Amino acid sequence: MIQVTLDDGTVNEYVSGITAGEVVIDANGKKHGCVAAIVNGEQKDFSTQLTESCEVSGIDAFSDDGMHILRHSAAHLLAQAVMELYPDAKPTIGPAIDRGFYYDFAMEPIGESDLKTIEKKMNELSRKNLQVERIELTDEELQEHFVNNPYKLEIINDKLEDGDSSTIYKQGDWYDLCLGPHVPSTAKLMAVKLTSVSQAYWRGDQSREQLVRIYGIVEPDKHALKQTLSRMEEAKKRDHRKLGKDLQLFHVDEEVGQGLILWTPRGAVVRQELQDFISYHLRRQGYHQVFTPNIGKLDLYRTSGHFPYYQDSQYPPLVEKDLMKKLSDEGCSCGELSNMMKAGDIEGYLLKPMNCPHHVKIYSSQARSYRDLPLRLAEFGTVYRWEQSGEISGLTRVRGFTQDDAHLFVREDQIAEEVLGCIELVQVIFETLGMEDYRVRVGLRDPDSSKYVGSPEKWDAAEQACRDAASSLGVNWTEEEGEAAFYGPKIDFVVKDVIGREWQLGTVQVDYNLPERFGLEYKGSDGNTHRPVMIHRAPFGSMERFCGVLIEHFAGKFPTWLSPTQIHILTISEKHAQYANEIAALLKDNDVRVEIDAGDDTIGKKIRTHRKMQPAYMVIVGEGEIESRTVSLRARNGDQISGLSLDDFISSLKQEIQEKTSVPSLVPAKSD
RNA sequence: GCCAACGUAGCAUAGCUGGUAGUGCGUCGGAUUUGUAAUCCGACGGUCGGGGGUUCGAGUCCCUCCGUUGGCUCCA
Repeated sequence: MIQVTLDDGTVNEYVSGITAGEVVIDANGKKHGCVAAIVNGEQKDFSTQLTESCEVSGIDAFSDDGMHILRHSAAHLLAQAVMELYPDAKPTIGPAIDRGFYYDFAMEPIGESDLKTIEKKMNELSRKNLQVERIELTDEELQEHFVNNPYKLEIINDKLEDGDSSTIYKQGDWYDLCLGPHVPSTAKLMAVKLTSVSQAYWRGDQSREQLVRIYGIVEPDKHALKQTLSRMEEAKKRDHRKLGKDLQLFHVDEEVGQGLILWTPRGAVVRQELQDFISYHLRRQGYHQVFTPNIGKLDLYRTSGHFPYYQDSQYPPLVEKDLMKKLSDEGCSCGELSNMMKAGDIEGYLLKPMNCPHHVKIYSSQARSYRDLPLRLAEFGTVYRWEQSGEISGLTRVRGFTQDDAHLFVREDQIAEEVLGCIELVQVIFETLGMEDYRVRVGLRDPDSSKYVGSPEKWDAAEQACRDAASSLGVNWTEEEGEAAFYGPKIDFVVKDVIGREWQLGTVQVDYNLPERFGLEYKGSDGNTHRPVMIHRAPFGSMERFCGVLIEHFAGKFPTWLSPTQIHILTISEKHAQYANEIAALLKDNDVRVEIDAGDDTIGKKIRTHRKMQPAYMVIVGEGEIESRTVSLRARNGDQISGLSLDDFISSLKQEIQEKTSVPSLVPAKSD
């Protein structure tokens, strides 16, 4: 007999050899909803035999660990189904991922339409209730089992070196190399859905074989699957690319260029309001606004190191036309031209890929003393980067974007405080926008790497400054080794939007490198010359990206202060146009963005039409309103109040805009 | 950049195995003058992403380029 301690603390006696699964059933009943067990802190299959006294608890399918196991097992089921349908395919790897699972196969390309067939097969295999068996093999046996699959053999060979145990999991006739644990039976995998098919490289290496990757999601039951699918639908409705079109916020035109955003009037309002808001806080924090041009000489970027290092992701340099003609007359080839540029033999201009060199030059345009520091130079600077064509998407990955950029030139003893200031700015803006769920990642150097510039002491101090800043704010933060830039540690901001998706926005980076490269100096209080440290910060990344995130966060229903049009005035009939115009004029005088519809549609039709543009409020006026000099106000959710006096309306609206209330609230919620 | 799928009027879509384009919304015109999620009638609008090919004939098949989407890789 053995003693088994359950997770509620009770101790039961069982015969030796009982399985973990049997214990879980005994403890939680048959409908336990678990997919595996934890034995003495380790995840184990239900089939694991217990021969010594131990602690056992079940892993609930809905828990993080449970979902991981479920996903991993679903990947196996997917592979089994694919192998039945495409016997020539060779399975490679199939892990669980955050939102589901995938499996990579070496096989002829398939299309989305094939997914349904595979899914059907998976359902069929699931219904067969195949037991999932764990089998331990010797290394030789393992090699034999996968003799026809070079990918698995490669993994096995790597594994053997690591000395991992050699196990396979078998369900029906099919088996796969895996450490487990897995669900006890394919019956646990009845709620699966294949979502997409795409391509991946073997081991993520572009130079190696292309594989077919099939993605899917799985849930513990059909109900949960339905919920997840509807959440995905919701996310799709919020897609800023779709809303950007529907709400006429921005446009990308093939003839202008991929990834180059045209901000249309309504979107420009959102961007401008946001920029004004950020600028206001920058001024309060002692930043100085600067403007710099969109291009700079190549040599500038040679000095900064960016031109040679990031050459592949820059627009090609501009060469002066006389020089170009001369080189062309001499029969200079493109390759030669490129080499001469690299070597610095000819000069040209670069569309600026970042703002720092220009700001550095503003710093060094004057002699600086310690009294000048910190010097904070801010610019909404537009930069251009040659992103890979396949990466470009909506507002989040573009080739021209405007950073909410600033560079702080500081003394070493000021680093901590200035980093803190950067984070405070982010905090106030996130709070105003109702994005209070965010976290901070502190990127530290990899202690085993030698790629970093600057002395270890400076690094220690800078890293500590970043940690201190992060921890002083009471937000979640994590440290990540090896995530620092080569010139200094950094802090990244990651926000969670209202439907739980995370977005990486901007960063704060401490930089010892650039001041060195440009030979920046200041005169210290000791009379000696010192080198400043730079802090790069673009806490929201880019205006494009940030607006994109906001569009999705608000699902296009912007707070009143950000709404492209704040008020739409609708008349009951054309007879009321004059009153509508009067109100509009009044609102415009008060700096409110307003639109009028005094056309001959019915009021129902007008509401329907204008709803699509998501104004913060609709104002409806007819005979009654004209007589009493009031308005009827309609919120986005359909709630309404009538008889609101013009004065009250305008003053409370102004207040809401001024306070940047994150949810329009002039119309009280219906109380019934 | 790589792989797959896709690309029909401003938007959303129909068009099976090839026989020279439909529909809804929007727009415009007319009628209507309306009280909180679609009033009626009519008209305009497409060389079916660009170019090339196969064919008597291509939106539909093939090639190529451009773009979009989903991934991979990359991201100062």
